[in-house]
Amino acid sequence: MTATEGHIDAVRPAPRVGMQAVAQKAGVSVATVSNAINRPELVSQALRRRVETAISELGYIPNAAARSLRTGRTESLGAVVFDLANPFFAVSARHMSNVANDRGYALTVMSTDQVITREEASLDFLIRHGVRGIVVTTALPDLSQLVAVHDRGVGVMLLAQESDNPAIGSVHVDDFAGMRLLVEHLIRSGRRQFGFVDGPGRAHQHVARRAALLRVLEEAGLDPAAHLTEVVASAPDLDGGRAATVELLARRGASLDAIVGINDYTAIGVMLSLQSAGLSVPDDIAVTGFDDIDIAKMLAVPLTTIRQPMAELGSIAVGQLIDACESGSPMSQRVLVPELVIRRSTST
Amino acid sequence: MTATEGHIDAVRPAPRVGMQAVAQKAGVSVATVSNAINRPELVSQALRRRVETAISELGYIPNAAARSLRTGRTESLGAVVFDLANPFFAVSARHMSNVANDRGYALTVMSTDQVITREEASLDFLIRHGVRGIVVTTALPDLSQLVAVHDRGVGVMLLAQESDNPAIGSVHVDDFAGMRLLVEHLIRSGRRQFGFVDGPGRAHQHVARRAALLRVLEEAGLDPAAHLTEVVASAPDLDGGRAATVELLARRGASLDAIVGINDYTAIGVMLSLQSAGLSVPDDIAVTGFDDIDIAKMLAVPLTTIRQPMAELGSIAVGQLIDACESGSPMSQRVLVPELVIRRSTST
DNA sequence: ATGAAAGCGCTAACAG
DNA sequence: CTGTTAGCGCTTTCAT
Repeated sequence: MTATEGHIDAVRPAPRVGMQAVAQKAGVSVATVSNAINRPELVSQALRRRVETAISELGYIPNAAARSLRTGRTESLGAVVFDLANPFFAVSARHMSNVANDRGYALTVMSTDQVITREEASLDFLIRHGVRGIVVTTALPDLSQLVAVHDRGVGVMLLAQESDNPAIGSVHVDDFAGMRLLVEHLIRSGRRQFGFVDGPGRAHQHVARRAALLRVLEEAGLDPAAHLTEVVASAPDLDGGRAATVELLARRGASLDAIVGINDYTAIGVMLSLQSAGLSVPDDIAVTGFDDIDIAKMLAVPLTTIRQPMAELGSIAVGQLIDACESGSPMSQRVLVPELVIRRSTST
Repeated sequence: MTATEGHIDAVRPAPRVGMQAVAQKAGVSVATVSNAINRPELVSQALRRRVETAISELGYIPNAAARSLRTGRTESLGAVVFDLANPFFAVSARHMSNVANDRGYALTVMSTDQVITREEASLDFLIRHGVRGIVVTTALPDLSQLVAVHDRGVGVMLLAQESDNPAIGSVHVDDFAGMRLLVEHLIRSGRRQFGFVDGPGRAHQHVARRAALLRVLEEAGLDPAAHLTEVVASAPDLDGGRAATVELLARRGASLDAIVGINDYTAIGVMLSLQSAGLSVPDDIAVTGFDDIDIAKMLAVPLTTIRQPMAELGSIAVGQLIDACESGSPMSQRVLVPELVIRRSTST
């Protein structure tokens, strides 16, 4: 073994087979190989076969970087979400990547935990990597930075959030309407003292849900000042919900008869905390979530929530993004109708 | 508006700011700009500042494709897993992407549902996209195809599976030992009639878990022919577990006193199915899972399982992969010790 | 310490 | 139909 060989097991650049090699082997020019691959209709049957044979014999795989450099486009997309570990995003991402891959695109998913600087860094990272478009659930207060991304020629599609800018596409369920259904249901069930566990930051869907909560309380003649206690979770997840509930109980104790979670994941944390505190759901306190993640129905106390079609949201987001990028047409805005799912966590 | 303008909202290639433009603005050559970015120590303080200023004023973002083409390397990785919607993989992926991104790499995650052809297509796709390395949980019967990937100069690291080939790295929990803990616990609790919901295919971790189950039964003098009923789930997830349980009950009815799920996700499906059938867990039937996904502890009946440190597995996998790819050293094999987590689903 | 210049592998005119 | 050729934007010797 010579000094330059190293371990056979090590990862070492392999002798690359380029288009040149294929051309040589097939006895044609590189241009013909390129055409055979990308515009087969321009190449005669015979040569096309020769080229295909050479390609498979050599195990040739085109170099995406070279192609991108030349064409100025890539076949890759990015997704920037709050937290891939949250089932809502996990399921969405699962479908986003399926659609992307089916259409020949790679998808890079990044989690921000709603930290603005991380979101900015993620967008930057993706642009640097040359993505054609990005699906994002943003924590940014407004869309100006995303518009700037769009202006760089990178498509932007909001996931689970509304867009107020025609340059930015979106697909989401009507959060306001969804929360309205939830709160009306609670009030109808006789609940009067509300706790609300909000998500951190100013994420659009969180803002919309909170607004709906306030609105419905007012419409019902329940002054928020007297009937609503709000807490902001450190993160819209299990631990965030758990900690927020501790605070809620410390502030209002058993006077609460309903806790509205910003989403299911958080609401599950709320229920765990309630359970630890010896409170019963729904007898002492009703709990609601938002999303209808698959475990919502399998909890000790199944959770009342608003269903969001995660698979569909993901598929539509990426589908629209690719369509718009490829056709050069504007992004579409798509609003889905929320569906109330009543389970035991709010029964009377 | 001229014909070529189109909608202002459409996604259209923007005028790219290249290194050329930066060089011009800073009054230096492109070589200096490149050096200022990649090898700042070679550039004088003064010029470096000028370049940095020009970069931020122009909003310059380097073109990764050009860099890759030139250097022959990319900063991207792939991950091929069974199902990103499964919390085990979702959490692992969350940490894989975090580590990858922190080190400057993009990570493309693909789900195969354990379908061999889709796994092959995924590997091919990733290689075509020029990934430097791939983290994979494979459904392939042996590692030969993965070794072929390694031989192309692409690093391969197994996630949650053992590698028997030095060219392929791995990080996983000892599945055999884990299942041994679980089954010994069940037997100790007095369970004698076992149902087993296996995953489809020949995934290494599934094979190892099943082998351990058989082994422990034999060691306990419980002939599998008489004490074990096996069913293969269509997929190792909720629905797979649910359907498999229906079959199990149809075959053995109430004679079973324990059902071993191939993983938590599947076991939760098992419990749902049992509940629908009016059977009580753990009174009538004990249920176990594998993974300790976060919801295992919050179920109506908390689930006894083996803890797999998903965050750690993901972080280690990508960390090792990048280390090996960058240093050219061989991949490492890392085995983690399983930990039994006893909860109510198996109490006596 | 800085710049000039040669490509990396591929695609897209264009010429034949 | 097929081949020749000119770069895409960047890194990296090699001179200066």
